[in-house]
Amino acid sequence: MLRPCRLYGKIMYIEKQKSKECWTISELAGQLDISTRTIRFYEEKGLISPERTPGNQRIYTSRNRARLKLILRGKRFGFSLDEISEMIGMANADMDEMEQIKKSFAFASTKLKEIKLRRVELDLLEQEILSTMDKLKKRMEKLKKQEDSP
Amino acid sequence: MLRPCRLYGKIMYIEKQKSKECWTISELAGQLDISTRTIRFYEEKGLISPERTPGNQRIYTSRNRARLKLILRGKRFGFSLDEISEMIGMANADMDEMEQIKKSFAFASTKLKEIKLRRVELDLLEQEILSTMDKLKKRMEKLKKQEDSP
DNA sequence: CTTACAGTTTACGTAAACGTTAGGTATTTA
DNA sequence: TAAATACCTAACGTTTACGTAAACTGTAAG
Repeated sequence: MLRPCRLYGKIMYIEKQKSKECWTISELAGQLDISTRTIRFYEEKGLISPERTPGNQRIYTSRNRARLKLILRGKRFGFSLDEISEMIGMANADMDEMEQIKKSFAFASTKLKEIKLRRVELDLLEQEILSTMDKLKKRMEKLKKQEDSP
Repeated sequence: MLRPCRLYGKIMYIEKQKSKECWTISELAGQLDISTRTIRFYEEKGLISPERTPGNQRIYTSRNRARLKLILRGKRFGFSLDEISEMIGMANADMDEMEQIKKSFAFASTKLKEIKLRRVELDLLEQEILSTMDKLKKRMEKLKKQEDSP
């Protein structure tokens, strides 16, 4: 049931399947270009829960890493950590499972609608930037002409 | 050169072209579903600069409104107000115009690249949510079966 | 004209999302 | 085994993006 995973030169034992690779907190932080404090903070908020070594240090599996990536993705779209927490289905404990699932389901489908709107907005934003660039270009050409033949 | 625009029952005079319609701060806040404080805050940061009535009250034209919408759109994609300020080309004063334009142009094109990445990420996020919904659905069906024939 | 409501500035308050520092423990390396 | 890192918790600090309250002014309605 347990498989080895090298860490700090020793062999650690964690759950099967997750055992291909694991990382320390600073390794992961380096990979994802965030601070270790950020990762610990997400753990405080209940967004991730990595295993620990016998010496109490955090070990992150590829599953943990995937979840972190998902969180960062959410953030890049302006979702708050609380929202992301709900999206992952972390929230609403103390409910019977059926109710919990229904609520998560409803939440997910409103988020899907939001995502469709975001697509449209992303297009608008792109057009906005393109038109700004166009104006800049024209202004630049005008300035160059003035320079060449004053 | 000046055209009338009704506001507070009186006729105000503001620049041509912008004169189709104008709103007070609370009207605009209502339309965009944000607080008046938020609008004033964006003005403090230099993101918008509405005209004033002779009595010093702010009047917003459709151009102002469009800019506000753009700001809110940027926010929804997780851009900070400072970034948005740059995107609008509000920043980098105290530079000669040519340099200013070049900088804005460069900034805009990096943002365009970012937008392309965002599209991919948006798709990933959608897939993630869809797969979560799928899991929820399956779990729900399993629970229902147990309920029907225990 | 006055009453009531909206708008103005100024300034302090606050929640979210971390940064930073202190004091202590684990792990790695010389 | 000692010294140098890396990690841990706990707590306070900081920045961003506003909220809120005070004290005053402009505008609309009776």
